[in-house]
Amino acid sequence: MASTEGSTQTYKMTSLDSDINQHFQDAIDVIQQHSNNSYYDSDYTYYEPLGTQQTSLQYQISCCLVTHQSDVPVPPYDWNDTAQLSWPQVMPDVSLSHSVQNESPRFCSILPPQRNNKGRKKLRLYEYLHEALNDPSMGDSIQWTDSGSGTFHFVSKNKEKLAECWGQRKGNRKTMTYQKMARALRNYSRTGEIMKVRRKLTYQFNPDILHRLGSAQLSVHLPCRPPQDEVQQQNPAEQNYSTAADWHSWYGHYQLPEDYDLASSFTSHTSAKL
DNA sequence: TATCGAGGGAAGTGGG
DNA sequence: TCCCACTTCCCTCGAT
Repeated sequence: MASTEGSTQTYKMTSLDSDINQHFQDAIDVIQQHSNNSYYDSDYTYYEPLGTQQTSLQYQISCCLVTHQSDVPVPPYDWNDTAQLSWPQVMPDVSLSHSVQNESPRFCSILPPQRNNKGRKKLRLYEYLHEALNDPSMGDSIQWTDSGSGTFHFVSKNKEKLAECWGQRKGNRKTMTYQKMARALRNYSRTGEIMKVRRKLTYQFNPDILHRLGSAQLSVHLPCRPPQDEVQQQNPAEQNYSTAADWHSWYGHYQLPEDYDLASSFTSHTSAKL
């Protein structure tokens, strides 16, 4: 995000209108993220055993407690059971000893891995990114550019931290970097799950994927009975994920050269798969 | 010239 | 054993 990349960085006033809009959107994002944080800090009340610790600490630890470790045996998960189980019961207690967790525990997701309809439980990268995008505490590393169209961007300053957390989440041998994570994202271009937008650090979810992830997230949140604030903070477009029409309309904002008709290629690709 | 981000080939890894 | 979904390494290219 441009506004966090240091005041020394300057932008030419001759840039495209879309760039101006982008910077303006970035500023709004930051404001929204900060306002969201206040809610999240105060509402993670299911960690009462932490007792007298600071609220912010409670939140940081809470993120780690619910972080899934793929090497920890987890019984088949039924989201319907969450009405009876607290989060600490649902998720295994894991060590906080890892260096990345110590350094930036808030980068660990609050969502457990989800199974797709094939029964696999491995977390996909795009699922993780969607989690991160909807986690206010990660707003300084990844943000929605336009949540309705599924466009998001990495924050240049903190993109490596997000990548590190992804690598830790996967239990990789080596430290994940943005470069390596971006390589995986580029592979999504072949499958159409995520496409690169011709903007720095910006990508876009396939509308179908976005819809599926949105639905999955709703099912995750429902047992937790999110307060009305959380529902209201959602952009209406986020609750009614875009279709191909919106996909086109979003790309209409970009004055892309004819050799980059992503909207057409993407929608034709997805329709061909369906 | 250096740095950064992007794009992609190719081989390797680990889980299902 | 095979496939999938990355992961890792490396190289090139364009923009700044």
